[in-house]
Formats: sequence, C-alpha cells, structure tokens
Amino acid sequence: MTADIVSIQRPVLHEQVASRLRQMLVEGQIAPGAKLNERTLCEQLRISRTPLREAIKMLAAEGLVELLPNRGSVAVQLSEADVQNTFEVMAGLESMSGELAALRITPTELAEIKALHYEMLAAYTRRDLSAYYRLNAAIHRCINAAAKNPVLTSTYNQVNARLQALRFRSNQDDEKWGHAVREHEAMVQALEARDPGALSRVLTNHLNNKRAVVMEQLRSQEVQTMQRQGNAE
Amino acid sequence: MTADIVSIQRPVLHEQVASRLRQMLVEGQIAPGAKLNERTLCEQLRISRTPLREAIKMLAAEGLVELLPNRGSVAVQLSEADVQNTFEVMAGLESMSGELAALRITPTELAEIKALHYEMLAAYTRRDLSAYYRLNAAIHRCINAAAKNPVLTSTYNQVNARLQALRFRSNQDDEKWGHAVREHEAMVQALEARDPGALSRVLTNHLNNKRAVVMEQLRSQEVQTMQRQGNAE
DNA sequence: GGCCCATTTTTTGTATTCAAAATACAAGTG
DNA sequence: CACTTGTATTTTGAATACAAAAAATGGGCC
Repeated sequence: MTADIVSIQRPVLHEQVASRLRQMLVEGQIAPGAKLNERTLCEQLRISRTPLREAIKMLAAEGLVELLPNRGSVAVQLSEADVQNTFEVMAGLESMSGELAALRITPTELAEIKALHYEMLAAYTRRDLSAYYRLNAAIHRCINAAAKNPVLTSTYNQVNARLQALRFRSNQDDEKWGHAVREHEAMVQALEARDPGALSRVLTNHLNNKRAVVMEQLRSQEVQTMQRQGNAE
Repeated sequence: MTADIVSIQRPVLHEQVASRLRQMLVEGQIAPGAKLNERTLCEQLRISRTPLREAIKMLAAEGLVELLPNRGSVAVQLSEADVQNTFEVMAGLESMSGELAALRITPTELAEIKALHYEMLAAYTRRDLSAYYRLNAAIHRCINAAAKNPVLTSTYNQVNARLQALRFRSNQDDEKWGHAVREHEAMVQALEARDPGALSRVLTNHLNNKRAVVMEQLRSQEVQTMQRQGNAE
C-alpha cells in the first residue's frame, strides 16, 4: 500500500487471464450463454487449468459468468428482467455519480467533459455511431470520476460490465438519438451550474430512456434470432 | 437457469470454503489487515490449496480480500477514506432501495417490517444492543427485498459485507441511538404512505448519520489501539 | 425404428508436485 | 556493530496427476 508504484510488476497469470476473459466476454468474443470449456480455453491461452479456473472464479464473483456445479461455467445471459433490473441499478449509480460530481467537479474536469461533449456533437452530426458511443462512454466515465469516490467507480464498472456484454450498439432511431444528445446538453448545464439535483434527475431520465431503447432492441434482436433459427429453444 | 432449484446440491468445495472465509472475515475471526496463510487455512479447513485459492480469488473480486502478487492475500483494511466512500455508496443504494420499495412493497411485506420495527423498539427500550442490531439489519434487508430488484440486492450485499468486517457494533451514545430509532419511525411512515421521495430522504439521512457515528467510533478505536501498542507502525 | 440401459469418453473438481519468488537467517566485511 | 551479501527455508504460483461426475456412445430389447 506504499511504494508499489515504482516497482515494475510482472503481471500474475491469473490476473492476465481474468482480464483477457473479461475482455472476451464484454466484447462478445464469448457469446452470452456460451459454455466456457476449460480445456479449449487452456489451449487457446496457452496456460494450465489452475490459473484459468482461478480467473473464472473471479469473473463469477463479478457476475460475468455463472458457475454450474460439476458442469463448468457459462457466460451470463441476462434475461429481460435481469436487464431491466441492471439498468435500474445503473440509473441509481449514475444519479449518485451525478449528484456527487456536481458537488466535487474541478474546473479542469468540467472543461474536459465539455470538450468531449463537443466532440460527441461532432460525431452525432456526422452520424458516426462508433465515435458517438466511444465519446458517450468517456463522458459518463468522466462524470463518474468527478464524483471522487473509488468505491462508486468500481461498483459502477462492475455492474456496467454485465450490460456491455449485451453489445447493443446497433443503430438507434434518429429521434431518440437526438433526444439523448439533448439530455447530454442538460448534463453539461447542470454540471456548470453545480446543481446536484438537476444532474441527478437528468441522468436518471437518461438511463431510463437508454433502458427503453435497449429493451426494444433486445426484443427485435430476439425475434430475428428466433426467425433465423426457426424458433429453437 | 431452469431446474436447479429442485436438485439437492452437495455443495462444491470452493463454494463452501468461500462462504466459510466470508463468514470469518465478516465476523472478524480474520482481522482486517491479517495475512491469509494458505497452508494454515488448508489445515484449518481440511482441504487442499486448490479450492482454497479459488475461494480467495472470489473474495478478492468481492473486495473482501486484497491480493498481493507473489505475497499472498490479506483481509482488506479500509482506510478512513474507504469507509467514507463505502458509506456514501451504501447511502445511495439504500436510498434506491427505499425509493423502489415504497413503490413496490406488498401489504404482507409492510406488515412484516412493522412487526420487526416493534420488536426493534422493544430491544431499544431494553437497551439490548445485540437484538437491536440484528433487528435493524433485518429491517433494512426487508426494505431491500421489497424493492424487488435482485441486482440491487446483490450489489447492496457486496458493498455492505466490506463494512460488516469493521465490527463497529460497540455501544453508541444514547442520544444518537434515540435519533436512529426516530428515523426508523419515519421509514415505516414513508413506507405506509408509499412515498418514495420521503423514504429515500430518510434513508439517505439515516445512513449519513450512521456514517458519522461509525467514523467517530473508528477514530476512538484507533486512538485506543495506538495507545495500547505504543504507536507502532 | 425408437427407447432404455450399460459402458466409454469427456469434462469438471480436487490433490499433489514442481518451480519461482519472497522471507529469514547467518556469515563475512567495512 | 551495522550493513551487506549469500544461502536456507518458507510461501506462493502454476502444472500435472488423480478422482468423480456428467455427457456421449453403442448395443440390446421391444
């Protein structure tokens, strides 16, 4: 807890494996519901089963994989209710972040968020969805950081990771997109005004709207999948 | 995710070990900051190192244990700032619970909470601190359950576990105790009125007060410890 | 041909072994 | 006598080996 900043750390294997798996899960390289075959993953990552299993246990505690006793582990597949509940918690955490950020944000941090906001407006104007998502995420991360509460940040990240695994960044309809952008305007204003209540409300609404969009997308994806597979399951 | 409710599960070893360790950490059998010697724990729990290490990794992901590369693991010892931050998040989560509970609580659940509340009043009247804490915790658990959001519940439990490890249930001063009881009165009223805003506010205040009490206690404990040890460290 | 049961194969869970790093200890040196 | 340096011991990290459970396969039976 003291001078481990200077020391060069040769990263421990199970940590590396955990990071790699986390990435694979969040980026969808391992699909939700997919079984994590230990032998296969060992060969893929060129490691033995011991560190792999340790990493899987960590991801299970983070809620990214589910352990099935004597039957291995699978990437979590959130039910519709799970997604609703997770967004509900995310809304609360975002609102909390906003409230604290409005109280604690520094001028430098605010300037950075405003800059990102303008970049995001540019991306929106070009209808560059990929850049928009990246900047959008960065802004939310900055607001969270401005709250200056590491416990909140890690809690937020952990819950958020589960949603990331959904990969719902398909094209949303233009009207809702515009609405989201206007909400972001309101966020910046609330931050500038250092108004915790206002920012909290904006973020809660923002997340609720996002939830609605995602739920809609999930439902249509589901329908597509079922049509493609001839309604298996 | 289907029929694993019926199956009687001979619990898997690493799960058992994780539960046992979690209990030991939360109940203070393993003191904050204490090193977790793998050999010792293996002998104590009569298991080999593999499941023990898997369990430790899970606890690390839960934030109850800290992993020191090549140097094992230690029970987390929250700094003063950590405790502040954790309470801040807990306040947010409680407020969220309250808001949702006020919207979703059933008459049966409300009746149970009221019953627990009266039992708690009895414990308070007898100045039975142990019973008071038990009932107090039960009430908060019930409010959380009434929110009907499993994601919120597990997040809440995870963050709360870290605070439990502090073991701050020493005798608080009577005035503050009375104040806490009055806040509980207000909770029940807000629940009965199904008033999300009111309950949210009460719980936020309640947690902020609790934080203040705990911080005070920690500081006095700290002083005592330093006096006892002749200010080591 | 379909279904049930026994056997084989695969996969997971746990223990043990081997390797590497950290700590403890002791002797040598200024 | 403090301090460094080299060695022994302990402890952690990772791989392998073994055991048990689950899944797959195949043969017999109706």
